[in-house]
Amino acid sequence: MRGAPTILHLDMDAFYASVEQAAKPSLRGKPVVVGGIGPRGVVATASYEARVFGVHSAMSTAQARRLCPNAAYLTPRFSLYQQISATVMELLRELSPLVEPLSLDEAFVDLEAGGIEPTSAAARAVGERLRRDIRAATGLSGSVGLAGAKMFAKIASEQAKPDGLVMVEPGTELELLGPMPVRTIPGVGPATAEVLRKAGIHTVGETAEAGEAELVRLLGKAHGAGLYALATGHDDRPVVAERDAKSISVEDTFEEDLTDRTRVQLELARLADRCVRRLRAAGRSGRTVVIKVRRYDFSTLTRSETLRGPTDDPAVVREAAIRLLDAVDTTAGVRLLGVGVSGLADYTQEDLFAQAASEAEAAIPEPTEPEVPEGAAVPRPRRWLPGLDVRHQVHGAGWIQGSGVGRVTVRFEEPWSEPGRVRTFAVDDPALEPADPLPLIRPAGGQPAGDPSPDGREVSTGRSSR
DNA sequence: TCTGGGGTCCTAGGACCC
DNA sequence: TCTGGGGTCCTAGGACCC
Repeated sequence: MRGAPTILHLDMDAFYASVEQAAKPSLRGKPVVVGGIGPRGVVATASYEARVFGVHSAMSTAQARRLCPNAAYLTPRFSLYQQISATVMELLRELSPLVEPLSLDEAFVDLEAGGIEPTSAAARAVGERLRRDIRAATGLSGSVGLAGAKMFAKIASEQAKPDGLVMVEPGTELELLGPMPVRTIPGVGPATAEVLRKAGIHTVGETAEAGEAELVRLLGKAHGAGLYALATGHDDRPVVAERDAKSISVEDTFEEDLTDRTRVQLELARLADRCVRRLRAAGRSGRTVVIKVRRYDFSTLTRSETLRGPTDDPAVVREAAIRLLDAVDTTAGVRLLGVGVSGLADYTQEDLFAQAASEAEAAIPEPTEPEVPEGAAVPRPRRWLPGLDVRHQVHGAGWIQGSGVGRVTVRFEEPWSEPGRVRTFAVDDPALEPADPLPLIRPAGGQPAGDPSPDGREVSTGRSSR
């Protein structure tokens, strides 16, 4: 615990939903829900206007629609969120070399390591300036917590929401923490809270009073001792920058359960390839292949196999995955499949034969799996997912508001325009095409909007002011 | 029309080795 | 020849976080 509040925690407010409101003027001040759109989708982020109706993260989208039918339901645009996150993280790195991102919208910063004077006044000034800089660079608001330890900085930013700054003065931590519910402490989820509740423990203060021995008895060694330390205000965890990933995985939930064994194998092979593409993009290889199967009844199992050495060979991962699937009964229906690789190394170090084979493979051909037998003849219809960017030859930049029965509805507006109007087209209208996201802040002086897209698609230029 | 996707860390049992 | 004890690796599952 530090004597000055020099650990900063930044948490962007309703991040995905706020990005969408910044990008889509017609949605500002309105309920917005970002998440899975399909029948099995869940809410990733709800705007504050939607939260009023009881909509929150991790809720099924179907339930959200019941609670708040008039919200805009949008599919996430992760590449845009990543871009904006990178801008924000860059601002944090200007404060200190010690920045620990926790997700796209959240990070710890060690201000002391950045040479900022270790006083409450200096820390507060840095936090307020950061919030202004974030708003100027992105148009978005973030909340800041400042304290002498990570846990209190995080609790403070939570209290600061939305669009605020809260500082916990060193020495006042326990009086703040004592009356709070146990769930306030990071690491205490539903299961732990239930164990504690049965033992008559509801608040952080009661947790501390229970004593370390009792908590270890209830929760096990690591969890019990860790919880006791946090509940009594002991948190010396350092801010750690640059943590290497320990595993890489991909998974898909299917709109309808898969029962056909061949289809299950095909999907698993696709997932293995996707996983390896990400592995290679990260310049890593891995030694343990894991598959995950969630069945019709939501029961979930994993099977894993450790190879003799690390690999980034798609054929090796695919074959291991299929082999692991052999031991799993899927006849009653599969809801989700996943493939992961752990035991990551920085390079491939296989036996010479496998290494040669993997080099021969060089780049993975995009679709390594055989063509889908049936349905392959029919070209897949373009999916106009709500929220995604489009461009129309006549009407310019817009986004999908909805689609169905052969029609697609587009709202034509840009982040810096007035709310725009809606037009409807046939889904196969040749004048309408997918587009890359526009930046939230209008680029200065006739710069082309947005970066060149990674897939090499032409970036929309020549956009004139309106 | 219940329950995503990407991670981390911990526990516990068995194999295996010394 | 009636049963050790510690350490490490592997596998499976579960809690938790955003």
